Amino acid sequence: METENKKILLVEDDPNFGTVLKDYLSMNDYDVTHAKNGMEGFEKFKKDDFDLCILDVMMPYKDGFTLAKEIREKNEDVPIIFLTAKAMKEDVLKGYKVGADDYLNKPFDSEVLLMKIKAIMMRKATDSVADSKQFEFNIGNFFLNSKLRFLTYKDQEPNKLSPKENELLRLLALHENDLMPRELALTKIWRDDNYFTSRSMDVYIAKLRKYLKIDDSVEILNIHGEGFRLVVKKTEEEQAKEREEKEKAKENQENEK
Amino acid sequence: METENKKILLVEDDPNFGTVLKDYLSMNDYDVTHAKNGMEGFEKFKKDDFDLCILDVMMPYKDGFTLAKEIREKNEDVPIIFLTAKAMKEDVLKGYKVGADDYLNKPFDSEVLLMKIKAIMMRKATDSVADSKQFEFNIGNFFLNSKLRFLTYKDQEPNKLSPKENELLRLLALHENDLMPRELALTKIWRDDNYFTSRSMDVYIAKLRKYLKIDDSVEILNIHGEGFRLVVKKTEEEQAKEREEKEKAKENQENEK
DNA sequence: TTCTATGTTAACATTTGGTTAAACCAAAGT
DNA sequence: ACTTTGGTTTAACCAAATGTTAACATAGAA
Repeated sequence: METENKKILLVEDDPNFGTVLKDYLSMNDYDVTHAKNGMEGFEKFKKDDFDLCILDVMMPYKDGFTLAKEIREKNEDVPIIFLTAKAMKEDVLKGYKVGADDYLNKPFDSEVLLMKIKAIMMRKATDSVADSKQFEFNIGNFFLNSKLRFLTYKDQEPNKLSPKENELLRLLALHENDLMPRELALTKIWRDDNYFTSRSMDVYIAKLRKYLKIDDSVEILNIHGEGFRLVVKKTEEEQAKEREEKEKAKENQENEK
Repeated sequence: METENKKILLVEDDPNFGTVLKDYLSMNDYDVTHAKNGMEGFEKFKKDDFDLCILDVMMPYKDGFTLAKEIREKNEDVPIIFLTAKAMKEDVLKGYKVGADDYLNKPFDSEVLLMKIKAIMMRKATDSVADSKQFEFNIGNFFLNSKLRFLTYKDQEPNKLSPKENELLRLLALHENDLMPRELALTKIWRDDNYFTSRSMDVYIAKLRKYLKIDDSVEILNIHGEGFRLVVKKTEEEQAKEREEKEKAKENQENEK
């Protein structure tokens, strides 16, 4: 019996590599739509519902990042994997702040791609809410890479996180400044909500607080009986910038009238 | 234009089934050589270059597993598909520790076989474009030539690497600064993922660390339960360059607005 | 106050990884 | 056939990482 295959949008301008990759993915039971450039990619994206987008970054006319931004405007949740040049590193990607679920350096290993796709689909499947994406977070002066499981403070040595620490902090970051319900973490991370898992979670909250202690602008607050809240106090700079943007928005609004 | 057909070695003792299968594959544009037993199979294998072997497991005199082992000794890479009895389960197969790319329970659906063949061929194809092409790596102050299997540090004498050392370091280098999942190395290099191969891999990680020890800027980190990460600390120079790029990226972003 | 939720620490069990040396094995040489 | 050699696996032992639980302290709500 045929259960619906997952649909993948592949945007890759190199026709050779593109078709090989398409065939390979098809072979592995994905429904692949291949677009040869950013424009076409966006058109096809609008016409269908995809479970995943694989975008080449280096493309003429419209590069992968720009395309991704457009896609994001239409759809907050589709996972996006970037195919990047070897040289391009995390830091550059970070600069673009597009919600990437993952990225692969070309040339890459086809099995690795499969593994990543599987991992992403899996995450989607188990995440009841659409919150999966992103494994990189800026939290005040901290930087969390939840794929490689480390937490960096300014330029200090990265701090390794255990799987549970990592998942918990990630969940908190995903809800930055907002309530992260106890129950959510318990069902997602501990997959069970009972007295003991709840106590275990408290232990991990304590551990995270210890890590975050060095930065006064970041803390985890408890909301009695509800859950926790990762609050990030803004720096003077950011507050100023925000005021500015608000001003700009107001002006725009008035001009439109 | 006719590109060479793929050559398949089919070893199957049942003459009826064997010829039917051979014909079926021939119809689908494969060049099939049919051997009626293990002995003959090995002879034919030595005389030609095959893209794929399909071996029946149950054969008199020399069973498929034994034949596979011999084939492996001659050729590390030919994909092998086993035709097994229905009863035989993965566990049994694993017991034999032959690197099988796939296996099919008899009786099977011929279309499924075709799919599997295609998938395997494709994997080989993309692997060779994507990663087998890359044989040379700069890793900090080291230089790895993974075709000739040597590792050089600065101007010192090159260090010979064993096949396993080489493959493992190559996989790590291919994922420089990123996670190289345990599972990936085990399936790719050891062709099997179990307790012992996993321990063996750890031994090789230790060996590699010993080689890399002379350079402080290079190390292999473990990500508990996930895999390893070859990190190359950047020089001052490179860090400066990167900061620059980050600035540029930020500016671009702002200009776009 | 009194009850319950949370904070914190430490003990413990379990799993995973690091290291070394010995066993094993196939290929090449004698 | 015997030995040497290089490569790999296995075993054993230890160390590190992880997660759970208990115990006790404190804070919040009623």
